[in-house]
Amino acid sequence: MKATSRTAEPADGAKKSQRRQQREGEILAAAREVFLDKGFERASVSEIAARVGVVEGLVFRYFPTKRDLLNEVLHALYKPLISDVGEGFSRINGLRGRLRFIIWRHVRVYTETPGLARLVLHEVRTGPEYLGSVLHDLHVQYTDFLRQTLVQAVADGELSADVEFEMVRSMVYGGLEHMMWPVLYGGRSVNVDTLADRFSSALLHGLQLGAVPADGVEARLARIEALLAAAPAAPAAKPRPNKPA
Amino acid sequence: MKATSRTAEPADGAKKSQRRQQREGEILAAAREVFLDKGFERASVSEIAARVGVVEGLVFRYFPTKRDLLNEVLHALYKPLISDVGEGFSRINGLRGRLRFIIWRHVRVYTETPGLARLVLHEVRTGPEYLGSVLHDLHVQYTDFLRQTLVQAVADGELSADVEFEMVRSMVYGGLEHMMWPVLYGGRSVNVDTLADRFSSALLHGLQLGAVPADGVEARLARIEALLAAAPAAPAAKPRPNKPA
Amino acid sequence: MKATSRTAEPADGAKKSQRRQQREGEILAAAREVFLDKGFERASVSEIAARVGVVEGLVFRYFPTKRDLLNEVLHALYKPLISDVGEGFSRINGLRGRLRFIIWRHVRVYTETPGLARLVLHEVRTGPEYLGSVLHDLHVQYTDFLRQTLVQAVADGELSADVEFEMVRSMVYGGLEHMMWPVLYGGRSVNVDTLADRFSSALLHGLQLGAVPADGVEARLARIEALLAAAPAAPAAKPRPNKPA
Amino acid sequence: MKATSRTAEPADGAKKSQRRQQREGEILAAAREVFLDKGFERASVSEIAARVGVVEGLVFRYFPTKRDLLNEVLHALYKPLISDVGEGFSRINGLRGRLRFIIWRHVRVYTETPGLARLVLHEVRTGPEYLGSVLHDLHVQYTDFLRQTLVQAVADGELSADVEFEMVRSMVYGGLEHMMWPVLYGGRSVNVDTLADRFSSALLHGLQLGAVPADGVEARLARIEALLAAAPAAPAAKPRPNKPA
DNA sequence: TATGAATGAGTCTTCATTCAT
DNA sequence: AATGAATGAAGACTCATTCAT
Repeated sequence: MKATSRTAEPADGAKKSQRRQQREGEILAAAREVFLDKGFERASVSEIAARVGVVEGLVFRYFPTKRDLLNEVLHALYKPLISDVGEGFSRINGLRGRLRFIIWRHVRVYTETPGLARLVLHEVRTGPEYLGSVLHDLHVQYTDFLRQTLVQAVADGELSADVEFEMVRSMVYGGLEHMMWPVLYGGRSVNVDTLADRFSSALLHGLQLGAVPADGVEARLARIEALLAAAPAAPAAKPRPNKPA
Repeated sequence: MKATSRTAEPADGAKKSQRRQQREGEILAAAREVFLDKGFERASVSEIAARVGVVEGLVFRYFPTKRDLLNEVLHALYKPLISDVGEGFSRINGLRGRLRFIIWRHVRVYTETPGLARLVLHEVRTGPEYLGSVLHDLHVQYTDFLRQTLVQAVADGELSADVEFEMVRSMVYGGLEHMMWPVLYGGRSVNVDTLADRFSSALLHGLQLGAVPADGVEARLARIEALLAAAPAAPAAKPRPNKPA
Repeated sequence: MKATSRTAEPADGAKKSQRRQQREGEILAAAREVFLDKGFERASVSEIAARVGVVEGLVFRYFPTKRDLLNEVLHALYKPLISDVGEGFSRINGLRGRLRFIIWRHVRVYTETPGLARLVLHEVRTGPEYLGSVLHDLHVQYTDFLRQTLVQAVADGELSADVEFEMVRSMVYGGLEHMMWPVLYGGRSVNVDTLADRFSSALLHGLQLGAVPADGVEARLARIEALLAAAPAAPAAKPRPNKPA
Repeated sequence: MKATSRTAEPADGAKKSQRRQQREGEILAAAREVFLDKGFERASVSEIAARVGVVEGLVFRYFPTKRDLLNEVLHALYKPLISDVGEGFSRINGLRGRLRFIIWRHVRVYTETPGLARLVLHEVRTGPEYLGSVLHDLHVQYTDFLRQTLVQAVADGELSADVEFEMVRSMVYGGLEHMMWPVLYGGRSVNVDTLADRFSSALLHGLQLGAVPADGVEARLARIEALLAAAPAAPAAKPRPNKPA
């Protein structure tokens, strides 16, 4: 373990004078505003600097590149988001609850920081350098909770093993993204809870959730048919258990 | 060739001189290439003009603004697409077939003209002026076939009446968009048919296709149970073995 | 063949409107001044533009790059120089005369356009891209007259065949450069004719000019020794042929 | 000489504190590396400071200006070079040997510290303030050994009195500089010894080395002729015709 | 209808140097 | 003696758009 003393300043942050740290924060804050407002390309370093009240060049003393600045901004936005989702993930159990939570939390991103969504969706993931970048890593971390949710649901028998994770992920994040377009670009607003309910419900039904996976059914059928074939007559059959919606 | 009139000369002020129309077409064609290749911001009017072989200024005589030029380009791209989907829609009947076709055709857009997808998804729909614009109208037309498909399926009893169109639309277009990301920006390629199959199948199961999940299975069960009900006596059936996780 | 008419303007120059050509000339002239005055790095495009009285961007419409502009400037300076030396070279015959002329002409470059010398010597030949560039070609053309001079002198028997061209070239151009340093950077002036005389004379003596090349001496020795070995008494030795100079 | 005492410690306010001197050395060393690597303009103070491990501002406490720093660096490079050449000069006697040594040592500068050559030739001597500067003095000291060599050779009768020092100096240093271009900027390499041999030899023949071109040949001739003169029947040998200067 | 020269505000980035602490 | 934050001017290059001809 590398941490020698816990009480002292962390090895990394110790170097940054208070002043520097403050400026860094100011620049980061200004950059966040501008980036979220205008996107990457249309944002200009000069505007960011002006917002902080410093000269343009100083920004480059803190962040060597406009792109680096963007990365830091996104990093700072992603981190609490990830830990937030992670916290909810470990608090909640069960496929239904977790799915609903992930969706609900994601929708909140759109409503609370629509700029972040715009930025990530349309300027960051666009570059050819995105795959393999730090941001990509963060995004993977963010979406990984969905994967874990599915995996565990399969393990718990809540879900059939042949569920295709990639497709579900696309349906969740792509579908939500699409649903949030009017929010992002049309100034529309949504009811987060309602939307999360409807969306997760719709999704679950698509996941063949329930006690009736295809192979189980076939097995039952086979058994029953075999039984029937053997037995001359059958008494009252219980009503077939419908899946709970 | 410099010759101004080929057959008739529409005087001067009439509609569009033949010459003008031709030029317009040339510029549009060049603009399409450049826009699809580089996107909106990184495309430059000078390159478009150079491709046509005219000077920059002339482009602005035909299209008052770079953005206007883009709009025309997209218009010209959308139109055949829409009529193509429309044609398939009227040729095919039934929820399953139509859905599969719409998805399949949409995936083909991504694989055949990825530039169009990039452009529409990340540079056009981004502007605040998008909603209510001509482009938006076109997009609505394009996706309306999905709505019609669902409506008719409901009318035909193929689909429960409480299906939420917006949600399905988002899952289709948003989900596909998300799935195609690696194609657009990662250089990956996909098998169009396989993807269309898997996606539409996954979607259908999520649509609560009546009460009949795996086709025919429930029907078989019902039949069997009816059979059993008719039969005199049946021995104890072991509780169904739950699926192996 | 692409040339349709010969009487019309030359294919290349025809495209440039009179106005454009004039501007190009103005920019080139301003650039020459600034480059010769400050060198490449310390020259700024904005100053060149200001001298012409246009905006900075316009310069880039004429010359895509600062470096391109420099190249054109040097090209324009080199061309008359080369043809001038070429003219003298074909007018003058004989090693001594040609050498003297080449040196004399070169010294005049330093005295008449010292900026050119500075530029070429210290900013152009410096870049790693110089070798193989157009400028390098021009420079090779320029110095090639010296090579031709030596080659022909060897052919004419004026010069021993083992003269090392590269070394002579370095001594001429490098030596002159060094001698002209006080002119370039110290504001000193020189008498072109005197210097050319002294330098070429010094150089000639270093070229083992004359009728007494080493092998001639060896030949004499050999002859004499053979004579001595053979004859007890030696008759009259023919007078050795003196060199023509 | 500025260093007065080494042993004593001049308290605090006196000369330079030990600490200060050490720092100065560190900065100089770092500056040398950077300057030799990148040249003057492209070197940045921040890089130098970073190499030392101090902040930029501190460099300016020791050297008021980037240019001053360069001067000190060159000073430190020249001094050992000069004493090295001086040592060789006093060890070796005779025109031929000394010339060869000076040339050989100079070529080694190009091959061993090409950065120094680039720096001096193309960034230092370029400025208008060069002549009369400290660096110029150093350079004069460096090249003065060549002058002394010639002077003494004249005094010793090895060389005709009308040799022009400036011209020889230019031919040596300018010629070598020119020959070393491919080494400095083309990545070529040379054999130091061979080049020194060839160059000094070529130079000597240009220096009218008395009447004795190829060594020993004339001596052999003289001996033979004397022999012949002693022989029984030998006709009158004309005195050998000296080469016309 | 077309030319094409010209604009002017903009882009990110670099760096020697200063100064309060 | 040293820090390190801040400056300010400059750097090359881009581009949508205008306008006189």
